[in-house]
Amino acid sequence: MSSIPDKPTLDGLEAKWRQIWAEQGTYRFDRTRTRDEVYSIDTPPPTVSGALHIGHVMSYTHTDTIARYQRMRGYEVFYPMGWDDNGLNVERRVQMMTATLCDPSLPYDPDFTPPQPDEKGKLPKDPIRISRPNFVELCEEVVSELEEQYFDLWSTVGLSVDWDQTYTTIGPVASRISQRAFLRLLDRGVAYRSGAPTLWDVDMKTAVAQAELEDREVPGAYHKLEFTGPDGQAIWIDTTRPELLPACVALVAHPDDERYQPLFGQTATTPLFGAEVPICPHELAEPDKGTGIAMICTFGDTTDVVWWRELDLPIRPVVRHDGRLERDITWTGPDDGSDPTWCSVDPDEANENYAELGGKTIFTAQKNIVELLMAKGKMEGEPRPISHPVKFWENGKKPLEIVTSNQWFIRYPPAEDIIARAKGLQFHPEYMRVRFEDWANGLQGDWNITRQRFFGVPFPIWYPIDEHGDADLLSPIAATEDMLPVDPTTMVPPGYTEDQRNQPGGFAADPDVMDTWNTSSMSPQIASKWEEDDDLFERVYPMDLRPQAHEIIRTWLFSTVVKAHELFDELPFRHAAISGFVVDPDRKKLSKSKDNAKAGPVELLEQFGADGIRYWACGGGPGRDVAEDPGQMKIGRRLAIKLLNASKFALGIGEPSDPGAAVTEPIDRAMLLSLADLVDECTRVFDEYDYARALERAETYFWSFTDDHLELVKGRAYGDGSEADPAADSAKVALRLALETVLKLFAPFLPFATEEVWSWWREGSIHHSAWPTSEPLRDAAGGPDDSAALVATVAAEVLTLLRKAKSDAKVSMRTEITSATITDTRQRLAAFEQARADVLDAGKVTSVELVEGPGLSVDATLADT
RNA sequence: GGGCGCGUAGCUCAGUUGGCUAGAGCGCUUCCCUUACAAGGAAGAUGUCGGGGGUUCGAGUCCCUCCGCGCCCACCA
Repeated sequence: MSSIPDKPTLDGLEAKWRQIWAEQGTYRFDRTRTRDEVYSIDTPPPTVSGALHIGHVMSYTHTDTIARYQRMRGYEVFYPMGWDDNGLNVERRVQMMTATLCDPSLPYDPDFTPPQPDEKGKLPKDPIRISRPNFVELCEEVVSELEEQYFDLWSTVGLSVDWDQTYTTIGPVASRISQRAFLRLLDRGVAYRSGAPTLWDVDMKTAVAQAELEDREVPGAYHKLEFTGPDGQAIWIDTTRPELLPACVALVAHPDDERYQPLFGQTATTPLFGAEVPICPHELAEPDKGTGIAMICTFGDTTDVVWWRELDLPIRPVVRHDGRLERDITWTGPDDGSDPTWCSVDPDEANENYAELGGKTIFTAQKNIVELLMAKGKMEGEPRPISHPVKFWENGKKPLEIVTSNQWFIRYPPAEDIIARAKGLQFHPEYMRVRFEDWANGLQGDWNITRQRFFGVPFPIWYPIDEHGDADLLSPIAATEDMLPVDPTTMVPPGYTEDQRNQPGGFAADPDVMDTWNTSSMSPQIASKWEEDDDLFERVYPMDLRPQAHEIIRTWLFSTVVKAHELFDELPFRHAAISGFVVDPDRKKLSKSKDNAKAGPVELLEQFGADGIRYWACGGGPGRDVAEDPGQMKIGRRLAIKLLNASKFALGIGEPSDPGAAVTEPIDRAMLLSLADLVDECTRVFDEYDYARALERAETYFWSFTDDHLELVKGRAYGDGSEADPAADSAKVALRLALETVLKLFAPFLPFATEEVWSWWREGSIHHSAWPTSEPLRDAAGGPDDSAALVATVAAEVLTLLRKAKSDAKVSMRTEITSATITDTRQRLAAFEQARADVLDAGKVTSVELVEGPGLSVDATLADT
């Protein structure tokens, strides 16, 4: 307990209290507590690949208010932090920062040091190729530096995280848990390996999952190609992907389309390549699109995949994993029968044409094939430019291609099962549930969890190599659980020795790593240390709260629910609190690429203080977008300062002469009674995760508390100098009780200012004090009393009019009012009588006359100044 | 194409099951250095509650419809 400062200030409070909280372990999780006494939070592990932005600060603050509220409600809060240092974003950052490139074929170099910047601070232009273990070492270095920065920012913001519980998504614990889950699912056939059409980013050369797709509107062009029908007639096909013509395996039109009905069951011949392809009916073909008949290629888009599967078509793969067209394709005549895949009615012409395409990029191939088509008169007119949506990997630069590839998948349960499971999950706000259900209902195929990358959790898998030296990808050798965590590139499968690696009759490591979401979907289990620390797990799992952004409902939330559904047959948490985005004043989402984030969080925290920023952040209720608004931050800062000053004043008046004095004055009682109502409402809305409303209500109360109540009672509270002064004691007792209550209501939002004030007159941390209840307030006020409320209302209204008289006369508020005539109804005048002394004192009124009338009016005579 | 959310003062937003003359803060205007606070205080002005219908004694609130913005989902040759 310290004394009340003369000049309270917010400056330095963050540094002061974060240090004291750390020293005293204020937010340390007490693991002697049992599950029913614990409130556990599945914190989103931020990706450690750049800088935190103000959007992070906003959403993590929301969670922190919930954590602080639950802590004050008496729960032991399990609030860990995780770092998502796993995955592509980190790889990219490391490539950029160190000018290196991972080449898994290289051996580990123990003496490797990364390239250093020259005098101008520039790194070499051409990246240095390094081994996977070297690359992973670099990743770990970069990541730990960033984690330090993140920790610093979160501490300044005042997150009440227990930093002893911090985890990472690539550390040994997370790797073990992720691999253990994978092995269990593999054992049950839920995880499986399969060759299938795969969404593929040709830049990063990795598979991506459906959840990571996004549409982008890009320019394209329709090309009208001439196919030859069964009777030699022309069939015109509109396509935006003419370069995929060699991969054409069929034509398709709508079954009801009379123009093409006669052709169904017959074949057409492709231009340039002379491949005979069937003409098929399918409902997905749209008669009014293009010419109404489309070519199916393996694979131009996801519709092609559906057609290919449902029409049971052959596959002609032409796009390689590097985004170039396959080089080694030889078309053969119909009679040699050597390879029915590349069968042409005119193999010589087909091969001659294909020579212009093989090995070329998609872009060049398209240019070349258009030239060929035009030269042969197989294209009508020029390409017609259009703008159309194309699927991209959300982090990618080039459109996705679909290639066939062997990948690990997790079999999704039926959508209705997932949706039924999620019925037990409470969404805040509830309308966010629809995004979850839309996604479940729109799933196509299973979850591809394989990424052809380096910095991630590896698959604990090897493949046997036969006597010819070929790996058998469909007979994986799984690690046993006691071996975990496993890196198959350095560890040896059971029953083999290291010298059999990559040898005929030996084994080969699975070269890939798991999708980031496959590991972060285990975050509740990682944070609670599933089968790593059974004692902890029992105390915190399943969790109470999953806070997260709405943009990752389809990835993180969905995959976490699916994993827990499969592995534990239950929900991993009970509540999902969904936060919105920070948007700039034009309502555009803040993003690094657009560079519309005005100032970084560090600058804003410096300028407005953590409490100011937190106030702004909590203005946005669950799910709502919030505009980056320095004005609101400034208001938050003022509120925090006001709290310090009002507290200083209320406490500075001193303690009641009789500590057991009763609250007797109607104004004091009314103040406590309305505060009791406020407490009930704040508690109710907080229980519904509506922190924003709790703050808004508390703030509204606080303004009238300082503007009216404090002004009205301060004269009386100072006392008349006599030793026993029940009227002064009434004010003091009520003020102290109200102050304690208001501080607690603000504590989740303004942890620094409230803790500071608390330290002036109370022991311990306010953040471990009990959340207020309304009964003690009502008891202190002597029970409910509507007439007291009227006294307070009339007093405030009269005071406002007295002030107005001075304001209109443009004189100081200190100016004396020599006489005032107050007109009002009989009932309200009676109420006024009970606050008469307070009002006259606050308004500096010497004499007053009361006149009965229809409504309130005040006529004041001012002293000469 | 389907769905969700939003639209209230110049700005950011409250407005709970329909109920007095629609609120707060910022900004603005006028004033006040007052012994909690000038990083402050007092008072004031500012609204066809997106448009149009309807239900009702009564609609910002409920229903229909239209407009605008944002987002999610969708098999987008």
